Amino acid sequence: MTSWRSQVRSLLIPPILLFLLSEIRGENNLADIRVRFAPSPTGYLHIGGARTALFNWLFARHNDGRFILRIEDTDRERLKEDSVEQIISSMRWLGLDWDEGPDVGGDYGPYFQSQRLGIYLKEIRRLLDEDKAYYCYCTQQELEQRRQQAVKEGKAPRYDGRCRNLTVEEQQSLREQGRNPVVRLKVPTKGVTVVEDVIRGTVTFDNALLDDFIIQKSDGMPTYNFVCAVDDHAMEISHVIRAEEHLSNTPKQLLVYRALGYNAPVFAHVPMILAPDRSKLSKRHGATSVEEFRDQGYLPEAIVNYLALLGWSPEGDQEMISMEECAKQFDLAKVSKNAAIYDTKKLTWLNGNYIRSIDIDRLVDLSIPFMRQKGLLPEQISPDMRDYLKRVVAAVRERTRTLVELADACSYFLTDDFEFDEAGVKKHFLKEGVAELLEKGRSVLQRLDKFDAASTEAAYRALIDELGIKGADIIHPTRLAISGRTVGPGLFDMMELLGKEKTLDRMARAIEYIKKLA
RNA sequence: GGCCCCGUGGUCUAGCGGUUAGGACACCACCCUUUCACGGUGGUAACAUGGGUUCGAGUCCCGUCGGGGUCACCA
Repeated sequence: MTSWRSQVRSLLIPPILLFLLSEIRGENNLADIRVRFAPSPTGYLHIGGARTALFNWLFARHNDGRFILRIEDTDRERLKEDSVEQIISSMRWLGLDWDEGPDVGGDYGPYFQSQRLGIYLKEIRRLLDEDKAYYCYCTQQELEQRRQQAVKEGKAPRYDGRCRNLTVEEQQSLREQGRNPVVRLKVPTKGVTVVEDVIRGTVTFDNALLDDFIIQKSDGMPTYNFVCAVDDHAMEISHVIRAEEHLSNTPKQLLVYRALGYNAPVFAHVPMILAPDRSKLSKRHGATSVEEFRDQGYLPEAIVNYLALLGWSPEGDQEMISMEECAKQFDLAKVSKNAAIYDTKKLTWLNGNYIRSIDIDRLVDLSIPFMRQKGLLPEQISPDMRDYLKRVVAAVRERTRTLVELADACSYFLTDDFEFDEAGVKKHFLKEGVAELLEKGRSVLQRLDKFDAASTEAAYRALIDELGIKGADIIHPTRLAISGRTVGPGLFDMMELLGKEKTLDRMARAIEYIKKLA
């Protein structure tokens, strides 16, 4: 929109009026909060990116602003197939919806940088014409050589600016050698560039340490630090909220802003998320992508909750907090400065809390794919089956922390095909007289008409009294007999869920098994 | 290596000159209990370090050390 707006302006409005107009409007009207998440499609959305996206989202929602998704795909070499789709689906899954972006559109599009080339080229042309940028004919090999030389001499590997003042003739002859030039920005050699960062405060960079960096590659593609500034301006981004690794890029972008005559947005560099070994997140650290966490049975609300707590904290001692509540409370100034190491343990704890507290029907829906994966479910789920699943899930949710664990905890309710837990066999089946005990238990159960938890428990308690044994003496072996496990829901709840027939069958089977053990 | 950022228990954090340094995860113990969880109670455990400033410093300043980031025709 800025592009057409400025085009229209420059066509129709005399310069003096234009000046007044921009004064009145203010390029940086803070009343219009616009933030963006700008991933490059080189892979999955990892939790660091997700957290950056989340903070942008929270800030936008808190301020009733707009959240924009922009795809930074100017490097076609590193572009990965399906990556955009992956990122989009991960964000949607987490509930991070955007107001403008690919697939939803918006007034400031296109939202793929690869489709915005015209805008960049125009601005590069302008800088060239205004003598704020110049062509550089040095080849990559030459630059690499000089860089290595500098490093060897212990000097900073900076571009020496040798092409800054080439004459037309010199340029002509270099072109005739078949050299494709890059475009470099003329960076002031003196003074400082100051970044005002909401999170970090005032950060000062010495211009002398910067070099004339490349804004357009020899293949004609503009570079990141350039397009980023151009787009943030063109899309009227008010606040740039991104990871701290970009802090040292910021002076470069500020220089682009200055050269182009733009007003700068407000910057906020959020701390990085580090792997448990304190290094930058990568695949070798195991699950780091949102998709992997999803596949491990984590709920989106747990991940969002966890990520929000990493580097930010709500009022009071609240740990469980919804996205909406986060948005209500979110404040950039309260974002921590130090990098955080992510710890799956707390995520898992949160996830367990959510598994226990979300709506049961939703929990069933969420766990069905995980049960399917274990081959526990038929193609079609009948209403009766669904009802049964609901009761099973309700019984086991208390003691599971991920959907994978949940599906596992459901398994013996859905299949007769299970082994007896090895340690459990040693502990409960090898005891003297267990088979007989189970026989007795089985026969009192067999006489029951009603087979709900209360009835089976009453029957068992009567037997326990009669035999003068401890409840645990028969309860543990029975549990192992009907579930194959030593842990799980209350025994009588299990019986009720399984029903009389299965309970008795499994007990009979266990009795046979025990007899063979002897 | 230069530049930049950061430094409260193992981990995430609260703290914004005067606190017995609070909470959460994890860990340990006990209680509840048919198991496992949940829940409850209690516990172990931190201001990196050395100088300043101040009546008084986790909080402010400087040095040191440690960690991270960045120095590309990647983003």
